[in-house]
Amino acid sequence: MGLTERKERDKAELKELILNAAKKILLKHGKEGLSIRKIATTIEYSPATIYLYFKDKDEILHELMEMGFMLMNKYMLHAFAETDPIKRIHSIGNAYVKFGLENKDWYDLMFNSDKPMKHIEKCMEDWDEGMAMFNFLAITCKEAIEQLHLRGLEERILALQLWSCVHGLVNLAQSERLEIVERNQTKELIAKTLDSMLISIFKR
Amino acid sequence: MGLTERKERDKAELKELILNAAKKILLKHGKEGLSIRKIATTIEYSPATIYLYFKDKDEILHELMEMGFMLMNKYMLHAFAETDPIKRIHSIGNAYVKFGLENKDWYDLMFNSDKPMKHIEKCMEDWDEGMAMFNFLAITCKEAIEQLHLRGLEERILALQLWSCVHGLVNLAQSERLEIVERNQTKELIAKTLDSMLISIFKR
DNA sequence: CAAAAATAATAAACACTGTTCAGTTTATCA
DNA sequence: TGATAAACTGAACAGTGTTTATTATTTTTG
Repeated sequence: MGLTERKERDKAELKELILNAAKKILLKHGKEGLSIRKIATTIEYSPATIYLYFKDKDEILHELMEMGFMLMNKYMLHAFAETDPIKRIHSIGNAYVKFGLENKDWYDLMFNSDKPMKHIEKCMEDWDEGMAMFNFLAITCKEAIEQLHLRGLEERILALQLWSCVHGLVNLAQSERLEIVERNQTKELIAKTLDSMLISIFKR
Repeated sequence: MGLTERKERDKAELKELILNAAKKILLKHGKEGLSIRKIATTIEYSPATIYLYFKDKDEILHELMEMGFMLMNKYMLHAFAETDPIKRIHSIGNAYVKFGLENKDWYDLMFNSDKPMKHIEKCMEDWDEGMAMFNFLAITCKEAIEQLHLRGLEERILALQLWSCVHGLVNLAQSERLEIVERNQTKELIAKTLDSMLISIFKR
């Protein structure tokens, strides 16, 4: 019987509707401005209905996070195609920062809130897209270490080092701390700093 | 007449009372758990009273932020005393990370919320303690560049690079992202990464 | 000292938030 | 058609920051 199927499709449709509304509100009003009630009024349902499709707000945020990683992946496509490990690391770094600067709300959700992590106990499974990206970076680091004969450098440490650098830079930029360093031209400042980071690690 | 003086002292006392209560709640329940109403019940006043002493919640958060910087300064004392610029940078880095890890709530308030920045339009004056610390780092960087004859390195770029590194590392640690890299022994991981960062910039 | 003016404090309300649950409406099936 | 199941919601609960009209207290003045 195709009835139950259609039922499930309907259910999936409303779920999609909720998520699309949530996405729209996120991009318009930011993480703080995203509320269950705003979603409800947007899709013209009662707030209680949303709880029939999602356990709680965190579950919605988590699904949004996954959408964010899909977007981030698009920024990484160029890096994925690069064969030379050092060039690939440069490419990843640039893509990461570009994504962060151009998608503040997504980045905020994906990297700046602990809620999605705590939702399910084992964040390993919960944050698998994030982990996949880190592993890709780590593999690239391993290749780079081998190519440059950098002995005494653990790839996971190097990967974490790189991640911290770009994450910190994006973070400082987003919370407007960079305007302390340089009032205007923050974009140039970011580019320069990112360059300096990569150069100091791989010395050109 | 000493009466107005006493009045002002009384006023200052209640202000102090409010801030102490706020601090206590911050340390017990974190940034999210800190509310005007909780402060009010703690000091046994009505919530409205608090608005006679502070413009809004942000003003309280901002004053707490300043308290946080005073605490951070204590962590930096050792670094302030160091004369060798490279050693001083190491010392600053270690102190920064130590402070961040041992004082999550303070750090969160000082470096992870944009609210205190937006409170007054010119964040330069608003965040003067933060700026002072950055300038101290930048001066140290200048000395280090001169000592190591690292031409082509701008001190403010280098300072920002260092700041991004430690800030990113502390941030990832606090939001429990490091457990992706290494389930246990995150402390060792942080120490190793910090070392690697400093070595890669100054090559031992 | 009493009346007036200034100060201090608050209760109550407003507009929000996430979440739950007892009901009501709607659709399905025998 | 009547019973059952699924979908949906109104209203409430316990919070949040903030404002305003009102009351209580203190100080100043005539």
